[in-house]
Amino acid sequence: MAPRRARVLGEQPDHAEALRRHLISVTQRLLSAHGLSGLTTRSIAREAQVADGVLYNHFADKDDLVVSALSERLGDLGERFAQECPRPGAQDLRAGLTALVVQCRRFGAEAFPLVAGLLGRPDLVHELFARLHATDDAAAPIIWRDVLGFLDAEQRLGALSDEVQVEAVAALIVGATQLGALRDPAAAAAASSDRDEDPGTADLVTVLVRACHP
Amino acid sequence: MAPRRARVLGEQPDHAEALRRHLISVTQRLLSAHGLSGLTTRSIAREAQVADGVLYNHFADKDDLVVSALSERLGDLGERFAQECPRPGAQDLRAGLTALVVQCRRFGAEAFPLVAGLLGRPDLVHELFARLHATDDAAAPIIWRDVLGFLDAEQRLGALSDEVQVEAVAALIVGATQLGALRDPAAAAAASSDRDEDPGTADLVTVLVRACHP
Amino acid sequence: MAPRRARVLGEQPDHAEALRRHLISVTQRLLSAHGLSGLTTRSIAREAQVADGVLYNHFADKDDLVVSALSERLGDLGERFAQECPRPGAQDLRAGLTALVVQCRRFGAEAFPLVAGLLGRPDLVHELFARLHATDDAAAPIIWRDVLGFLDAEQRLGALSDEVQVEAVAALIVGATQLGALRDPAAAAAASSDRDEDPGTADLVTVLVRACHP
Amino acid sequence: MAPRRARVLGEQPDHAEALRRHLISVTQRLLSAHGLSGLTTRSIAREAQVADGVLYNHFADKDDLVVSALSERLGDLGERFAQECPRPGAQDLRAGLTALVVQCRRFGAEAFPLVAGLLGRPDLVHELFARLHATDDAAAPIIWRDVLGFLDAEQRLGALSDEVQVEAVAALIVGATQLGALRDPAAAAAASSDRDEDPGTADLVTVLVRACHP
DNA sequence: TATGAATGAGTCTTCATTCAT
DNA sequence: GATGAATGAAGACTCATTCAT
Repeated sequence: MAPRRARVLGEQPDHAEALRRHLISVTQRLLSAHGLSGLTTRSIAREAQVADGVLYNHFADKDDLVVSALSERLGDLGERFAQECPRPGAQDLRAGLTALVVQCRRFGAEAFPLVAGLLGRPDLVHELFARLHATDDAAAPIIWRDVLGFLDAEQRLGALSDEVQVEAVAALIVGATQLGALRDPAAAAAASSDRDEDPGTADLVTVLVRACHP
Repeated sequence: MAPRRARVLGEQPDHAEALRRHLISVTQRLLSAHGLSGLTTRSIAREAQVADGVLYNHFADKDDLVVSALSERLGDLGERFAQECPRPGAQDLRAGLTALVVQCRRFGAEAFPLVAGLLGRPDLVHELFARLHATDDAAAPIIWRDVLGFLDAEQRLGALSDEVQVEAVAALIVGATQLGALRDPAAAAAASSDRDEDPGTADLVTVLVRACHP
Repeated sequence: MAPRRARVLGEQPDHAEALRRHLISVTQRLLSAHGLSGLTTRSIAREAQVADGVLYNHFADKDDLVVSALSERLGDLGERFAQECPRPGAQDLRAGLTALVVQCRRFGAEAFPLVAGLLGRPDLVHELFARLHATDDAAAPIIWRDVLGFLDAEQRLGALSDEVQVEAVAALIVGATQLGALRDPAAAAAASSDRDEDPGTADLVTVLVRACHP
Repeated sequence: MAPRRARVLGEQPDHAEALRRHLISVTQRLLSAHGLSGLTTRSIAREAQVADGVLYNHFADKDDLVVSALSERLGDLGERFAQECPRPGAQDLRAGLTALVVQCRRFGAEAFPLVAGLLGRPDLVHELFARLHATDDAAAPIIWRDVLGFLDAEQRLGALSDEVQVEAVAALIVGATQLGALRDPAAAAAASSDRDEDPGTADLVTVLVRACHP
């Protein structure tokens, strides 16, 4: 006799994995919609059209599910960031930095709503970081690595002055864009989705170019 | 003739205000230690060595206490920031920016752990901002105003190039320092408390000077 | 495949409904025993030999449970009243009125202890009435409708003088019997349960007959 | 050194008794305005402009104050009822019964809001009755005695048929009027305050006259 | 005796987790 | 494995009562 299967997901191969993904996906949706404080196991189950208890067949507990959902989503966002990151040498410095800033803002706009609620739970933050680094063997967190990589390559190509530390430039770029997302997620989302350059981005890039130009 | 007094606080003038401060102080401590989610009215009462109900003799609500604690602390930190902010024209650009970055880091190191937990509660964030702006009539948030003021003055004095937007520079400075505090409060605290310039700060300033030099 | 079941109720079909009834029954008992003010969610749970939280699996609220308990019980009592009400024309006036008074007393003896405690909570009274009228489409409250109906029919049959307003007679009958229940539930219960006519009832009927005789 | 005196009441002889009366009066007001469930010791103290604790210098506890307030008020209402009760033989039967019904309605309109909330507290009801009967040595409750007295005298005067039991007539009058007050306090108040006879009262009296006429 | 803050048991309610079916 | 009702430990908050002043 085959094990029972959740009704929402029809018959499919690897039902267990499918249900796991389904729960994660629902959790991501609810998390970005109502935040961590509004997330209950019941709301997840109801939204997933699944019994209250299923969660515990696939995750150790609610925290495990939450961290799994976040780490997967952040992983995806990080991956997309890496892909859409400008290629070193493919454009002049201003164009490259502009693309970088736009991508950073986009990432922030999508990632911050998810993570915001977590900041009140130091234990979960810790666990989340551990997971992200476990999957990825790099010591540096998401994005950071790519930004550093880009800047470093540009410096080697001579587009960036040797007098600047790429870590410092990265800190400025990431800091300004992520904090912008925190302070006003809507504006960040708008700025990163528009094709047209928004003025804030342009001003930021102007300063950065001055700083980095050889 | 006078009402009873809480045992923790011995005899002192203005007992009521003293207890209010005591509760606020305890709340600040617990908040930065265990986050907002770990903060219960009972834990506050126990830590304050006071009965469960006292809280409601001095605050409308648990939320009211939390916001009061945060707004008071942030107000103090903001005030200190304003005082210790470098004076425009009193030193060369590098020294001024260095002092600015150091103070920003210090502020971040102390403020972020407190505020972090609030990000999951938009209503409290809103209330907190309202209170901060009620005391202070400026529209701009704490720090931001001072940083902008400093940069603007330096630009008028000719120490900053007219080609850069001070808002963009401010965004870079504040972003890098605050996000640094979020990511590694310990390092930020160390960097800002050490008399000796820490390397991270120096590198950051180097980049900023290049960007701003006329 | 099927969820757990409360221990108090053994195995039975439609466990959910059974537990709901169990809670309602316990609430009715406690309500008439100790009044509304003595009714706590804990006392209900303990008396029902059930966990504190179950209540909220079957009712929105404590108030919801209370109103459900009362409306169900009153509905039942009203139905029984309607059935045992004397039929117009089936007996002479004295016999009819006697039966009416006896039934009214019986109803009062059972209903008043339950409803009494609610009088301090106008909101619950309102909700209770709404529920009773939702089930029943009549605008008039329980009993009243049946008493009026009986008197009206008797008047049409000529057993009641055309000079009396049936509403006034109904007010006298219902008032005297219900207030009697309020003042002395035990006596009312005794009077209505005895087969033998009790003197109070007989005297009441004598007066009513004099008033109504054509 | 003279004992401390509450500020609200200036210096007056028998300060203690004055304060006691003040508290009772405030309690009566709040009770009829917001019911027993909305009555807290704090609200009484605030309304009385007196410290939270004074209550316990004059009453055993909150229940004692409530029962004292109610028993005094009911005593007053009963006294007024007795005074405004029609005098036997001073008018014809219809006029006398009309006056009686009007007064009963008035009493109900004023008394019921006060007592309503108490019905959920059997213990307080019991205590209240005990106090009313302690002051008054009659076994019969307020009003009842007067109604019975009036009817009995009228019967002796030959205005009431000897065939009716005055107790039964009293039960009908009191029942109909008090239950009316319970069901619709506003209407009862209106009916009793208007000089003009309201139709409900007239119909009621018509029936009663038919019943009692010799 | 008045004051009114302190007390803390008790209230309703939520919700992560378990477990019999 | 899926179900979803049962569980019960918290949680925030209220309020009658006490008591040092």
